[in-house]
Amino acid sequence: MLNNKLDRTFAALANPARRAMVERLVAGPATVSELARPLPMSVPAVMLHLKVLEEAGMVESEKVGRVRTCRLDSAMLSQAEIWVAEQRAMGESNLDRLVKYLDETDGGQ
Amino acid sequence: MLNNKLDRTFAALANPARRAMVERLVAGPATVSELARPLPMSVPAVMLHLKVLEEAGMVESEKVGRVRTCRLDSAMLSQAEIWVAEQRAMGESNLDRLVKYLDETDGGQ
DNA sequence: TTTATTGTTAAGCATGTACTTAAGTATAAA
DNA sequence: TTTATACTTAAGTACATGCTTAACAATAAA
Repeated sequence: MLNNKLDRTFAALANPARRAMVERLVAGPATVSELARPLPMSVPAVMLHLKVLEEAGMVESEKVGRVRTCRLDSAMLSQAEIWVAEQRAMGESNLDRLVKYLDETDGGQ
Repeated sequence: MLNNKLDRTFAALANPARRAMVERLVAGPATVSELARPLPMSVPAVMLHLKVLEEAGMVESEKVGRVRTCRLDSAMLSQAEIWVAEQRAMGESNLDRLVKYLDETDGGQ
């Protein structure tokens, strides 16, 4: 499982701790401890979440001295957004056509 | 885990079989066998994926006779789209500000 | 009324996820 | 040079996910 890039991206977003980390990182880079501080879990647990985000290509990090600084890469976020937007748009336009058809043919009355 | 609605939505989308089912359903309703036919797995496995999509509120289904017909509900897809779009937009505007700042201050040169 | 179709349930198995605590390493501050 | 900080690794636990096959139920077609 999780071969596909979209698999990894959506799986990464399917967790509230990881979404919180993304929500923090959209405001700018942060260290591991800054990411961990608001989260109700240990630092090693945050490291695992960070690894998931990095493997999904959504976050990059670099260690300088003893501090690892993480920053968002929004490219995969864009890919996910495009996929969802396309499906939603097609689903809704299909529904619109159905509603219009029912209106025109007095369907269901 | 998976308390949050977004958790379930993103988790549902994190699987290629389930995304394929959604991609089929945006074109209109389909039966369980129609959803299963193109997928490289057994019908019981497809039923499990269908259950995940239903529990995420993305698909509704109704059984008439021996046939269960499934249709997409795009509301949760919209919720997911909004979250992703917001984060991506904020991430990019933040990056834009950084680039602009570096340009103006001759940063990094 | 036999038979085929459509779906459902149950049991089992392998792997992945989401943490924990404990014990390290490397760096920087006192 | 001792000590605190920031992260990392390892080991272990509990539960969830993604399938499988086999057996079954309900309905429709022959």
